[in-house]
Amino acid sequence: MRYWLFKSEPECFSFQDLMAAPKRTTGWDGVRNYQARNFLRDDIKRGDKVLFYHSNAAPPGIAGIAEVVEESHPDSTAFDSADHHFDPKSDPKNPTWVQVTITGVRAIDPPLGLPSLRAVAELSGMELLRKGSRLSIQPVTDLEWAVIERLIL
DNA sequence: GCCAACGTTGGC
DNA sequence: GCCAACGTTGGC
Repeated sequence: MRYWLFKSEPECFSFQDLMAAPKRTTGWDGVRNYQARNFLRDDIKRGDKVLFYHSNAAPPGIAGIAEVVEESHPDSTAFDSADHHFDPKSDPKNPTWVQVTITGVRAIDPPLGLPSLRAVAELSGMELLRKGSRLSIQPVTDLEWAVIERLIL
């Protein structure tokens, strides 16, 4: 079992939206970055745990814990010309973009804010905290996860 | 709203 | 293959 961090702008889709969704579940679609896609396609497995991060929020931070319930499958929004994430270059017979399905486990309220994360020496290597980091799907190490679990007790 | 950092595109 | 221009991300 591995750990991950997924970013979402709460204005677009918040952790609370996930908890309010049918079966507390959503397809993590709309990812249009190859590095993030490769994690979704190749590495993220059923049962993996996810930190749900709110970007472009005040303050930005980790707002909940989720879990992967379905592994990689085609991202249908890429085939829908009316969808904001439509990609005419993605062939339905050989999809470029994939999604996984996650379910909400529990909220972190108030969220664990960026300043709190930056204050912890053991987290200084986190991809999230790297200057200029934009990757929307990130691996989280066992140690980082353990430290964060301790912070939200 | 600002702007630095980043990924993608396309001309050459 | 190079790289400038562009659009996007995301903290502040």
